[in-house]
Amino acid sequence: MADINFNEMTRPSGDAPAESRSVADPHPPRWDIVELLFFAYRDFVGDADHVLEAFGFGRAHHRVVHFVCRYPGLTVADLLDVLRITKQSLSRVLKQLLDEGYIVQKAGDSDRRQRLLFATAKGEALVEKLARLQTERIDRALRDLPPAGAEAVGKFLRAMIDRDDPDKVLQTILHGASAKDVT
Amino acid sequence: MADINFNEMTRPSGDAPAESRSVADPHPPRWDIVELLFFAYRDFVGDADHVLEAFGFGRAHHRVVHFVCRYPGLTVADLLDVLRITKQSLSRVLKQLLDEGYIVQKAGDSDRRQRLLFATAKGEALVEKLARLQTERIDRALRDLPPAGAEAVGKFLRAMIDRDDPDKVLQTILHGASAKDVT
DNA sequence: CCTGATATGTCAACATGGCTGACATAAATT
DNA sequence: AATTTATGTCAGCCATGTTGACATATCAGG
Repeated sequence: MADINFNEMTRPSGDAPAESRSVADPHPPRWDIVELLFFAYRDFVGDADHVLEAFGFGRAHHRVVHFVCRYPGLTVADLLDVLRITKQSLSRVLKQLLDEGYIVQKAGDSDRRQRLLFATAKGEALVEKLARLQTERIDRALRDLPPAGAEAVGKFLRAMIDRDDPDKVLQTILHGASAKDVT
Repeated sequence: MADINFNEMTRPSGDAPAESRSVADPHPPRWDIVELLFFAYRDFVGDADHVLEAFGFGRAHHRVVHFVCRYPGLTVADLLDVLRITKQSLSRVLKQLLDEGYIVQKAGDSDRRQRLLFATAKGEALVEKLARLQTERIDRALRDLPPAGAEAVGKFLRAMIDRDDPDKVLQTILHGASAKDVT
């Protein structure tokens, strides 16, 4: 098992899978980064998955309770913008989180149609537990980088994100805008 | 719409969601990186999703044809290691890719039970098209970084990946081992 | 005050892509 | 010859995404 037979498994870094190689490709595929992103994200979310299983939750629940915990008072509409899913999909997991006491709702004071969402202590504990796991991995990865390297990672990730039509949460993250700025 | 009311949406960078704050937390949650990874990956895979839709494919198909294209001669077992899914799940999408001529099989020469997988020209074209899209985003994100910054990003991503029990593909990526090394 | 737009909830149906369990076949290994 | 291995396949379940339709409460404007 795991018996190796790397038949024709070749192809080092920068060669396209056979074809157009004319003058000067302005964007030769970054195969390395593309694949590293796949593996890194796979293992990154994998950390949380195991814990979530014990709670009978999935990734969808994690995302919801995470953002509610981090941005208290988020409305349902806000959450839909952030997660980019439909209200029906959200409703399923949100209902469970409400029923099991990880999140509570409160009517908005200026607009009482809105349901402002807040994580309970129970919800915050779960979120922190998961964030702690993921943070360990991040710290491990940043440990061997100089301060400038860690800074570059942050800049890179920020620059990977779509800028057009940023939702409230994304604006906060990208511009570090304190809540008040947009009120 | 997108009407702003940032009610109690506060919480700048480094404060835990209320609780244990005693002496010196060795791993204060890296909320920023955790969330940046979520958004960055969301938009990163989003690029490919639109194109795939036009082909009647999903992300699952992309992953399969991508790795087959990049590592020709991959066996089914290899692919299962890389993707970490079951053979039944793989079989569904792989069959479609075979039927529609994006991938071909060939019996292994040393072990004729194995089905070595290869992307056809059609498959390679699709993979390259998608990689090109993703590369544009990556290039855009790396553009504003100094060379040392780009290097740091690569190191970071590599360090984010689980090292225990790396599959064949991962070994190639991590150690840049040419195929022969493990044959 | 009525009316229309908005924020949310809900029902029903469907698609994708994971999963398990059971079983079949061919080829390698012992 | 018997067993193990690599792969395929059938059947069904689950999580999580989708669309469409419709109900309710509340806000906002004429």
